[in-house]
Amino acid sequence: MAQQVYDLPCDGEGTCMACKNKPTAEESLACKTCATPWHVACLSVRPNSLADTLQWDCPDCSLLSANPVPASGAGESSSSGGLIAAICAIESDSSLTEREKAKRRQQLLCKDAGPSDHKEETNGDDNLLSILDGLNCSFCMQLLERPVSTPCGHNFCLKCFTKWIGQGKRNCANCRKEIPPKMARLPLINSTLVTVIRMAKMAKANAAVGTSRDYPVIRNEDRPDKAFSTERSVKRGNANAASGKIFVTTPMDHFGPILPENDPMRNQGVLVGETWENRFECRQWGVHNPHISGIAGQSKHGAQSVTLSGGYEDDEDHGEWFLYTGSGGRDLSGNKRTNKEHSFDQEFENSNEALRLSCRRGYPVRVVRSHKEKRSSYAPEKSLRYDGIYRVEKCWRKTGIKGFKVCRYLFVRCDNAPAPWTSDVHGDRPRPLPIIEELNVAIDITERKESPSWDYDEEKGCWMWKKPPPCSRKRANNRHSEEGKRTKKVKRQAQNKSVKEKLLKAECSCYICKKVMTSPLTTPCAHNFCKSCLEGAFAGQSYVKQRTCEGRRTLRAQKNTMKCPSCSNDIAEFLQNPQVNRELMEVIESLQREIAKENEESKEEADGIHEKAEGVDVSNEIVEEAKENNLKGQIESEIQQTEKLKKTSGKCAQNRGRKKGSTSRKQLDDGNNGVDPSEPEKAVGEELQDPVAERKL
DNA sequence: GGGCCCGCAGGG
DNA sequence: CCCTGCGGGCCC
Repeated sequence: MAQQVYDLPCDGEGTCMACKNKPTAEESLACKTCATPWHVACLSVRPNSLADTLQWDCPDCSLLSANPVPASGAGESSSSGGLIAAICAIESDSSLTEREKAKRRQQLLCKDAGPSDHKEETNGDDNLLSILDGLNCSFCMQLLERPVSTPCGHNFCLKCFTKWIGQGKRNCANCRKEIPPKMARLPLINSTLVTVIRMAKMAKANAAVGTSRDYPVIRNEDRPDKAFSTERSVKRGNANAASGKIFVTTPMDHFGPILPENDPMRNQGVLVGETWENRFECRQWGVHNPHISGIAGQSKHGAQSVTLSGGYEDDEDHGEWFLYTGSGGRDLSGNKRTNKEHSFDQEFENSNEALRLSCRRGYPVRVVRSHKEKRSSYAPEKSLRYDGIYRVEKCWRKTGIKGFKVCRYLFVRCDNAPAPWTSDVHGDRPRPLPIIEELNVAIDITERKESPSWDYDEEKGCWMWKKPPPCSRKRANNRHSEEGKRTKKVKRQAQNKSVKEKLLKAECSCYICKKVMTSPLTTPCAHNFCKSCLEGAFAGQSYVKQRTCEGRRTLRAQKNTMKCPSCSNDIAEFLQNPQVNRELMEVIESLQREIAKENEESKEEADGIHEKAEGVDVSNEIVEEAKENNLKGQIESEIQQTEKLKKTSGKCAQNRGRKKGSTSRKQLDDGNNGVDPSEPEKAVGEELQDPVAERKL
């Protein structure tokens, strides 16, 4: 975050925490504000004069009062002028991205208010931001990282705390209260605190985003012309990109050629032989929508297009006709999106069923060939190429090369324009179907019974719709359309809210009363309870009923014990003088306020949408949507991270929704219960190389 | 060139 | 909300 190196003071014994030496009285300097001794030699900025020495504010205290921009001592007008100048400086810094600029602006504004100043409630997030500032570790002055909480209610980074203990200290660095030996031996991460810090961070990032216009932009017209990396994408470029603008006006489930009337940009439609660099571009011209999947379609509606990319070795390309293989049947565990290996049978379901429906109805199917298809003479040398309209004449299942059943489709070309590889000047004429040998061993053969929707008109001498094309189930240009997104927006809002609420409820609830904690106590075993609940649970009782093991519902009476209701650790000593974890309390409270505020806002917004006429006040909405979408991404990734931390087995499959032990055919087939033995444990291991932390989480 | 990774977008 | 997917970048 900050490049600034933080200085370290002397500890309770007078030893410099930076150099580990014990400075003499002359070598140390006391802060005029907090009276903490500091080793002069280890200070990054030392006082210049004796006068300075007497009026010296330690780095911690001066950090709070003196901010480099704007000049703090200046009058109000010049202060705001300085602020404007500082913002201008940030704006004009070309080395910064929009997001970084937003971050800087946010930092600037937060700092400007200062901790002791009364903050105006101009922005509800201010409160949250200052709370986050209050969650700094007393040692390193940074936001708590892997926080551990002392029974006296103070929080430190695990690293700093361990360092402190390693120096032989056995008292709290904040209040000098004794640290229980058990905690000194094995400090446990306060996972509730981890969660609230994350949530507060999310809100903070959200606030920063609100000041800038950055991706992901929701509406189609706001998307860039090329695929773009979103902020949450770690990899730049097109590896994990989001789609660029859709240039055509056809709905996503449009059948048949892309006509000039659907091409407002060029007014020519998509012509046979047009090429694109990648799948995103192909998608942007409405030819083949999904950016990975080979088949575009819906099982109840039909398939609109396919791509031949050599992904399935059973494919067989003869140009004017080809045999296509359905999707699925492959093991995608271990976070894969594709896989050459077949490991179970394909069925006529989902997109395979969609393609079968297109076969039955005789719908026109757009075909794209990719340079990735190496075994076909008809594939382009590079890029992707639109090869025109085909019809699926038959489909069936057969045993594929790898021994598993695959869905098969006979595609025959039926386009009015000549194929890119032919010297013909005219398009296709109806032709007899090729003889397919494998049909002799095929099962589940489907042939079209009804007359095809797309057929050759002898009179007109061209291919055309003989029956009206299927009604689109999507609106025209629903991909990223404003209309579609508006409803989605409301939905998303509700989702975000419930995610936050759920998180707070799930992570910050008292084990005893099941409600979000008020005045939380953190036990030495790092569990959190309402003060009243925990004290009440043991008040005047000679024995206590409690769950013996988390996850089991058995209640067992245990005599004369004061054990943590969550983990059964002895907390008798802790209960003698339990201290509220104030920092935790404050964050929880501000998060609750935040959620309440959002509830109110979304209520207003929902009312507003009802009343609002089309297209009014869109500008504000763009920002709102960008903001929300961003938050959603953050929440998702945060939740994923939380999940990762919680389940050490979460791995990267989390994102894929593949969980250990969930049954699927592929897993049964390869007999290793779906666990890829080569799958690295990395994500969690790196994050928490500390065995202690890992144990806890 | 193969393996690995993972955000996106859509279907259901 | 979960699941799927004939991508694309990067590393070896």
